[in-house]
Amino acid sequence: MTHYLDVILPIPLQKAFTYHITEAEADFITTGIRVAVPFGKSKIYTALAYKVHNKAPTAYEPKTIHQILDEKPIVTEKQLKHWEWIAEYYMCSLGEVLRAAMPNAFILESETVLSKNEGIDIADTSLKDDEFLIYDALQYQSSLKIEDVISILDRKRVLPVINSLVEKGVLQLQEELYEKYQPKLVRYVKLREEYRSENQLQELLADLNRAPKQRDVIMTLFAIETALHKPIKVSELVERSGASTAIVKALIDKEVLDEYYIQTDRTQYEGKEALRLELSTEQKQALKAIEDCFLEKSVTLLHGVTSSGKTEIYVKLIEAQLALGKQTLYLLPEIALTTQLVQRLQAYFGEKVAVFHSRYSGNERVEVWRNLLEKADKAQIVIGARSALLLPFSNLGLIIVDEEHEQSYKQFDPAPRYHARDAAIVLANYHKAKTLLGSATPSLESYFNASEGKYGLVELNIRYNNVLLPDIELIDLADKYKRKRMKGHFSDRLIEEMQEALDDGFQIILFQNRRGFSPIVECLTCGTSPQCPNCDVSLTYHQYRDQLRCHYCGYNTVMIKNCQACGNATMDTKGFGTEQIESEAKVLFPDANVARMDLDTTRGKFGFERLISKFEQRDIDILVGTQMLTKGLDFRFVKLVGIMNADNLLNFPDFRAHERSYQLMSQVSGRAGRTDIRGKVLIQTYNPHHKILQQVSTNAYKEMYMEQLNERYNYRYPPIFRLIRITLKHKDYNRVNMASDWFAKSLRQVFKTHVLGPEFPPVSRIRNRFIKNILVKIPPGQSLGKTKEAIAKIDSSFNAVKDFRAVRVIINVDNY
DNA sequence: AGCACGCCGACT
DNA sequence: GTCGGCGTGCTC
Repeated sequence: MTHYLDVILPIPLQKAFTYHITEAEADFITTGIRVAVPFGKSKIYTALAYKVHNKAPTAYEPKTIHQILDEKPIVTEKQLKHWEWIAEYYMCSLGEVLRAAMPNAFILESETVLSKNEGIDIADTSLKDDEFLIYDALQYQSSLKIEDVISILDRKRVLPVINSLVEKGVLQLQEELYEKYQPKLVRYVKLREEYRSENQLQELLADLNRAPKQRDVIMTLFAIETALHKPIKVSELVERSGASTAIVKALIDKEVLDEYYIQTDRTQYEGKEALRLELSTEQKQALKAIEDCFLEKSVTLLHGVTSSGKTEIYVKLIEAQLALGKQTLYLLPEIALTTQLVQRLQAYFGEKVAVFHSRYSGNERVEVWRNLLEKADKAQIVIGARSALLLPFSNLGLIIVDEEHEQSYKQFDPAPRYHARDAAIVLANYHKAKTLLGSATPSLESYFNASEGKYGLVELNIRYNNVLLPDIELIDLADKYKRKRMKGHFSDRLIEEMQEALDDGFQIILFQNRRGFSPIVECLTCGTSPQCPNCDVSLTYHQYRDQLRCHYCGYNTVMIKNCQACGNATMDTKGFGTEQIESEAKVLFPDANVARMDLDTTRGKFGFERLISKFEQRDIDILVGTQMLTKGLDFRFVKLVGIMNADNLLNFPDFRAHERSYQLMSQVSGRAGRTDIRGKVLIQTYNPHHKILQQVSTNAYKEMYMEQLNERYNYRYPPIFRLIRITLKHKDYNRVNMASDWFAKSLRQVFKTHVLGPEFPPVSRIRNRFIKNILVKIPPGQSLGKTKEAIAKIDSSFNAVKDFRAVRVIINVDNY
């Protein structure tokens, strides 16, 4: 019988690819094993074995696989099932999910390598100059990569030359596979066998009398060995004996010591003793309520005000899972921003906690993956950002989605455009596990599901230790400006409160929801503001480098002095951002340490951590920042929070602007007063009577919820209606228009009035490509599956039109 | 997504 | 004339 293998390739193609395999391979290969397969003209790709079968493809002759890469599956059945769900629900290919899920280091790539054909006498053949250069290079190097050839010849088009050389028989091509995962090896040493007995050791020590440092090293080694009975790292030996590595090396060279290597994990936790914790009465009640909810519902929403001690409840729930021998996945919106929480969990659970996030290197991710696969003790608790959802869990008992309202749970740019909270619930169901959603300001969808009885709901309204919620005061900017009570962007009230907080030795957080010094630069003479040449946006002024930058494509130039339209030197900076607040604060409070936290100052792997620890250690008195400040940071000495301008949040053109504003402001406010002193929050606004601001100041979540839900109902938005957004991109303006009109028209034939657009988004051109959006609204009761089927059908007829094919179509399910 | 192939402007 | 630009089509 002939055997075939369907594989998943990490590419955005819907099709399955089938290869021919031998009987023996068919016996060996199971779903979830990696195989290397030839793909396209010459490349070798890493694919995942999907299905072994006997159905011969009809339209083509399948190729044979190149190599089997694993002994056992590296992807579990449930994991794959979950990936399939994601691909189907979010309308992308399984290959795209695979690519998002797999650590890069798992995906081997082939590289073309050229080597010399032995026994060829080039006297027979006539080589051109270029050809000779390569031939000559191969006299010194046994092999060359394409990249090397490019640099030898100093041009890009090298294939014709190489092909000609192959034809002439001078060289041959091979595809080489590279394993990208590099295990981390730690160097150990041990005493050679022959010095192991007492006598020989004495003799050795006597010999080394004239080399006292080497003698010390041996003595130390001996001491560690007898005391600890464990392998001895070179680094440890060096440290304990006070010798240098050179001395250890000398002993190895003398063949007194043997060196050897042991593979270790990069992510090691140097354990402290596990902490115990006591829950408050309220926390105990909440915990009990959650457990009760889980008896009948698989999802529970924990709505607990900021600082109510949700983390301790999570810890108790995780403990219970550990006792059952089950795994827990703890999802966070942005893991890199929450080192504090990771540390706390590690303090409770030691090395049972594995961390997984996008700032990890490929190697580190492979290690977490492998630990999970081997069901290692280390990986009982995984704490990670959304991509941790795609890991090979085998025995999940609980998924915690912390700060479930955070929009960063939704992936936007490359497919799969999945929402981690929603995908988590599905994953939990596959494992018959429970999902706990936690937030101080739940998303409307989740609260809606809880109110409808789909989820359990547990409320925790009291802060831990009965700390009072902060006192929130609204400041009318219009009035303050009119009465000249403003200094720059600071009202007199804000300055007073800041002074008081500083005098009492407390810290202050100032929130400004905009990056850069001032978003817009405008000419006072003609009103023109410099635009990005690639995108439909004004450039933003950044003071620290005196630059104009585009936030969409990264374009930047030096700040221009003269207007490009009228030539006058009357360029003025308008609006304000974190940089300007920072510099104004420095002027107002010259004795205070002012720092700024935004994308610019937290760049680099540890930029964020550095700033946080400086703030924790109270080296910073006033911290000015953007959204980042809201991410669950627990600063104990913050008494005052100032929201510089609430209006640019409220006026954001999005159906969730109000919900988001409420969440953001409540979260920022929650940073104030986490110990026994009551915190203070000042919100500066031109609309102090705005409902959302009133609700924020009175902590009226439910009122906000009811009101917003009503609006969603009236305007047909989620959670009542569902949304699918279709985005079309192309660099030709007219073509996007035609294509999107066609698409929308086709959609309207099926969905009638539930199609909005096509419309240009606020930023209608990014990286030189025009963008148009179409929105499909799905009323309650309409089948989501059928809707997607119809959209997919329209998409495929769209791609059949020659003129439209070049237009990129992006389908985003639940684009919120 | 890559990556080849194929057809047009800017230089050795 | 060639080199490299990018538009188009295919990958088992």
